[in-house]
Amino acid sequence: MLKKNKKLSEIFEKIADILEFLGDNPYRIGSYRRAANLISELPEDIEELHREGKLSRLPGIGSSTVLKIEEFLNTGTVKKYEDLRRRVPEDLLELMDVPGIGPKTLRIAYDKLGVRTKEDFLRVLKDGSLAKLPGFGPKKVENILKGIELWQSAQERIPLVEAYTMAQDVVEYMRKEKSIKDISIAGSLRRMKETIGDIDILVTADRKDWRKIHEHFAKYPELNKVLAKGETKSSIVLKNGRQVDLRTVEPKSWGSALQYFTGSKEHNIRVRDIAKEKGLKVNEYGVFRADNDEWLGGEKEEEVYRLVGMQWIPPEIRENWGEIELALEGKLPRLVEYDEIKGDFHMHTSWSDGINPVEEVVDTAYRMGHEYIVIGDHSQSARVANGLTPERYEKQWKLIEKLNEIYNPKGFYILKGCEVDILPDGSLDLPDSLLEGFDFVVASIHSRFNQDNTYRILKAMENPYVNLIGHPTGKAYGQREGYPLDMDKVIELAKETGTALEVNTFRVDLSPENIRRCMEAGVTIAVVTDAHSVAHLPYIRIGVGIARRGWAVPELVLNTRNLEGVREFVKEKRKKLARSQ
DNA sequence: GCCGTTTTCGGCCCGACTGTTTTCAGTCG
Repeated sequence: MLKKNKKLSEIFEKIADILEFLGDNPYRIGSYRRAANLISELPEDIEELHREGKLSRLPGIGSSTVLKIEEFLNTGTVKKYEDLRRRVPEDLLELMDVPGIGPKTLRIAYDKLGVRTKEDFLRVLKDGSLAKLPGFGPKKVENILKGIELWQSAQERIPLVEAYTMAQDVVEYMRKEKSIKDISIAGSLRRMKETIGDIDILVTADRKDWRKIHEHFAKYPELNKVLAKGETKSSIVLKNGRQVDLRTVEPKSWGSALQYFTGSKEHNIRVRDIAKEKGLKVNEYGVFRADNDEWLGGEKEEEVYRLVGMQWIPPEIRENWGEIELALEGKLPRLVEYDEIKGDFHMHTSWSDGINPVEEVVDTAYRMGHEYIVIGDHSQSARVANGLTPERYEKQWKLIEKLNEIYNPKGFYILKGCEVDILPDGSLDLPDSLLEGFDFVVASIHSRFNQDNTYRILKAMENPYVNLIGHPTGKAYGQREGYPLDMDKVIELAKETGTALEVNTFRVDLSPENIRRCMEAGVTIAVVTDAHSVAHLPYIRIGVGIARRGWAVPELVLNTRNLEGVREFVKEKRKKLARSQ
């Protein structure tokens, strides 16, 4: 999927690295990096965009970059990159990703000490020769060594769910310091990006308390080491190797700081650009008049956006991917809200591979305030997951009916559901006669992850009883890439048949890019936890964040419907497909 | 390299921390 985008993005990134090493114009370097970033985040195939002649319309892509993209599509590489890489030690340049090592450091080691490889560099670090150079010293060398250690341990980014949990623990700990007036998660975690580099926490307090707050932060129980500790900024590394940054600002700057530290970088650059055009200056302390530095506001995030002349933009879509233009016109779509979610459509119990009995799952979901849930245990062919036979499902139905007698009077409904396997030929693991008896059916692929599975999903969607396709692309973070899939066809048929596509919280599948395509096509999505433990149920919130990142609007999120609305969704498909058969 | 209801040339977001400095360069976000 989108392999060419990835390859091309890497080439541009490497060109930027090499130019930086060579000391080229920093703005040209920035252009390459922006192009690389943009291309890697594109939801469409770069080749497709080229065919449609839409390349030059992308922000930051000019004529020179278009030529290089064309060259790449024709020849598989870019001559400028091939020429450049011959002039530099590419292996060594990989070290630019290490915190504390930049292009200048590598260049000095290259020029003065003849360093050509990573091993060379490690050697001059350890034998003291780097420390002897002007501008260097023992501390710097020590920091770089620490950076290398960190780089190696945290090569992988943190999955969203994990980062969210870690951040909440830190926030909870920080709240014990009573001088803190307000605290918030910022950075890519607040934007609900699928993976997080490090965790950013922002607090506000009176200036006199700042030192105390940073002292408190540096004593976090899970701490491994303190990287930096100041009055406004501190960084620590946790025992699990993850970095947490803390920033303090004064209450009057809370909004502008939150805006600033939430990013994304591209979004902020654009906002500042627009501010500048209007004679304003935006930084983390507030919005100012550019000519005389008069402070105009910044206590609330909304105020920052208003002063720059736009609607407040939800953090999840701050990527400079069209949101700013819409906000300037006041035409941002209303995204689904976290508290609009009325239920969860996919979870497992101890009847298959979940760890909690139905009763506990039901009770937890009820106490969370859901209006309904779908119990969706695996079907028989999922043998390792203790999948249910038709007979066992019918037994489970009886239990669910009993539980409904208890919970319905309290306004809570348990729907009989299943996660039925889509078999290799695209047929389902359970007969239609049984499927008809479920309130809600999730169908998923659990086998043959290497082949193109488009036909299997299409065939499953044509079944009138299938309401939701589980983890549609088969992606599982850190475990599997996902099978080849023709997403256009899937989206088209989902729309036609009235089948929803799943946004799976833990797998981040669908991705925000694909969610956005669903929204454009008018396809309904359903946010689910796919919980295998009651502890997973509250993470529905993360799933909503992922949906918001995909610009999901409430009308196309099944979870915003009440029970009647969900039943209507099921009924409509059954009626529609019965008619067309 | 990109971009333009001031500009096709001359700008390009901006501040904090660290270490090695005695006024600043490098790195980061």
